[in-house]
Amino acid sequence: MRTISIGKLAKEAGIGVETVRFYERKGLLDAPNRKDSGYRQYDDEAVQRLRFIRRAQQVGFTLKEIQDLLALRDDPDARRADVRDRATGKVADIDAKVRDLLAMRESLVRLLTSCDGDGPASGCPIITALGDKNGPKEPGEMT
Amino acid sequence: MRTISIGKLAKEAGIGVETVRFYERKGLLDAPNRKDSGYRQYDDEAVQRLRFIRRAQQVGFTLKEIQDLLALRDDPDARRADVRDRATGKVADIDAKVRDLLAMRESLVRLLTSCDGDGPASGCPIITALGDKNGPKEPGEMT
DNA sequence: ATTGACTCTGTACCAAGGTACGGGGTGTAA
DNA sequence: TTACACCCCGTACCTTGGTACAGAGTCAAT
Repeated sequence: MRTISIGKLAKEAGIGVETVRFYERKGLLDAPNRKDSGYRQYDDEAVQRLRFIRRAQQVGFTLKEIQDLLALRDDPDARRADVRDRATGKVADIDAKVRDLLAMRESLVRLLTSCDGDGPASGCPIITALGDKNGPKEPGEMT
Repeated sequence: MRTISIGKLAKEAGIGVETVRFYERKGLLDAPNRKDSGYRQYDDEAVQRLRFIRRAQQVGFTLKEIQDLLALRDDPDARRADVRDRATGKVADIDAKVRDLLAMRESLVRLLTSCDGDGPASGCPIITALGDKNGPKEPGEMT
């Protein structure tokens, strides 16, 4: 089995050397064997593990959550339902964030429609609405 | 004109005392007059300003951007079009974030449909897809 | 043998938006 | 006057995911 240096590992995983050491400190990557010189020696497992981390990040998991996922992967007693739960929870997280963002967007668009862009900024409806006691969200609208 | 202490100001604006001082350090809030004792003295202007900051945060502006908005508000040469530009830019930022989140969501849902939840986690399609060389996004699907 | 690229450790730093704390002084009301 | 809440300043700390040194040692090719 080939062994590779941290530099090669980083290159194959598409991340930086410092990041590999950072993941080791964080416990996402096991401390590898060392050569007599103290140089870290990795195998292809480590490449896979780093790729896993990268993919999981891409779908929205935090490093802490990824640590859990890796633990599930490596735990013979863990059930697939556990993995599913993480994924469905993450979908819920994403949905919540999207809802928040869309609410912000709504407010902003409403503000934009109130300002034609002419005149000094000081009297701009956007500015005055933000400074308003009741905020930019048309207050007593639902009474 | 009434003057209020930092504690009253914070309470009226719905934030913490430490946060008020933090905003002052950051340049979002002018350094106020002081009593002989060194105590900060605020007026209602400051309450309005803090409320502005809070509203602007709610619609997604960062503190740095809010600083710019406040500068526009207080600059007699600034045009409403400048304010509009910030708001439309922020809408674009939000749209980009939403797109990213929805792409993640898509990937996750695709993974979820591939796993029925039975069996050990080690062979879970979600896990294996994340560890896959090609990532969780069905690679050669669009050839 | 020497050069240049690589690796080691430990620590500090970045963004963003605060929060907490220590050791002091002040304001006010009973 | 004594108690207690409030305020001062400076600094450190928190989260998340890294990045950037410095100073030393190592590896591989020429």
